[in-house]
Amino acid sequence: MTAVNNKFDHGHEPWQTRGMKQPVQQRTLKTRARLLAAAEEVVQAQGFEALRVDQVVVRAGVAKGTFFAHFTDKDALMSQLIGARINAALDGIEARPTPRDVDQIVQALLPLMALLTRERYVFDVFLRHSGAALAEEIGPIAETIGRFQEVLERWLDGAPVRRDVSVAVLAEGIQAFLIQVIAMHFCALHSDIDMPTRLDPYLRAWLLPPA
Amino acid sequence: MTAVNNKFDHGHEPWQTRGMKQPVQQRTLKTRARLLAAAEEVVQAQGFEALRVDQVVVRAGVAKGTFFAHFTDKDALMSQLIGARINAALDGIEARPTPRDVDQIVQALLPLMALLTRERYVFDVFLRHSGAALAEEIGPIAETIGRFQEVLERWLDGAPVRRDVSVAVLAEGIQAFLIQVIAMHFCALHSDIDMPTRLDPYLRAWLLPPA
DNA sequence: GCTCAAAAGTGACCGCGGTCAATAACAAAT
DNA sequence: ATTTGTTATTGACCGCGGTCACTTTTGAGC
Repeated sequence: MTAVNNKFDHGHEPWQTRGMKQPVQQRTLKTRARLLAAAEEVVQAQGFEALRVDQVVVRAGVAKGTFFAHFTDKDALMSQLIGARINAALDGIEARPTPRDVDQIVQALLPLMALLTRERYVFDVFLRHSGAALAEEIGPIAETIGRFQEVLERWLDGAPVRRDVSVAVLAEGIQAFLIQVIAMHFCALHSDIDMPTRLDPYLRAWLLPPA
Repeated sequence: MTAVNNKFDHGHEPWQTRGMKQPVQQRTLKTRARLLAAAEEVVQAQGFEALRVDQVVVRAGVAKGTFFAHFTDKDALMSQLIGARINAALDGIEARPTPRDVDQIVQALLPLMALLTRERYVFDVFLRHSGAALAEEIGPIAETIGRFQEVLERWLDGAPVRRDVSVAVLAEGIQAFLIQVIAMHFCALHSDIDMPTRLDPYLRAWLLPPA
């Protein structure tokens, strides 16, 4: 289980490099699939925070050590699961018409906010992995952030926003405000206002030139 | 150790409420001081990330249970220690002349950035507590954020920045960008550029009206 | 089929954060 | 000095993430 180390496996390599050494055994794929399915079941039943590796392992019918042969640590599993959900959310977002103004942008971001707001733990994992954890490896969550950036840039390209700043910077700013607003949502003092309402003025001030 | 539960003790109550029930014993203060001193020593020697509760406890000469009678969990201790450092940094920042433009603001923020950049772990703890952890209790770190907000607002009041947005929102935006930039610093892909250089364009775009 | 080296899987074990029933230290009242 | 109710301290214990020396399985070459 070194050739398939998840450090470089983000979940969809056909792995046709059978020339070198030994190929991947089907067993491996099965086991990993079982682990992921088991994890998904647990999350479905009890949420992300309550997930225990032991539980996943027993549901998958493997030993504990096997788990850590497939995922460097529990966070790597979480990154997979949460990354998948973020990707699903982005799919949904991209399937809808391109937002054309600030209001529509805020509306379009709702699914993402809902996802990251559901559990504090999810948001924590997201933050921890948003900066690509440690050098070299880019995890699933970090990938979704790259994708998110691209989506935002595409939106901004065809939207009536300020042009004195590059689209890339504008998009990064949106991400910064999004995170800020979500963090505030978890703050005891500010959890009364709903997030879209809070996000709106930031994006308006950030994207639109002052009158 | 319920009346002095750290949930409500941020480190500097004289606790003159001796009328109700039982007063605080001097023993308590001594023990807490010893724990904090021991923790500080450990951090000094090995950094925040490497700190182990057992080590702190043995250095302080108390039992493990005592630690958790004084701090709800390890993070609470961290919040104290890191909060103290942030406050020290803010003291230094406030002691210097008020920055008058974006460049000076970025410069003034350097100590804070240095603090939060030194250890990834510190930044993680900061993020975790910046939203006041859980309802009701406001921890030391959350307090420093409030203070930081005030400092920023004071700066912006007398600075040549856009006025179409409230000073409060502008200040919160600065915080959002600061966090964004620090997060990027820990990202494998973007760690080559230094932070002031990166922060500058954001703040410029955020604070100054487009030409 | 048989061989054999590499890959996959196992589970006892460890480190560390956190708990709690029991105990000791304290201070006020008698 | 003794009792009494409260507060502070203790340390054995637990849960859970993670490790690793060892066993089992696999499949390419014979």
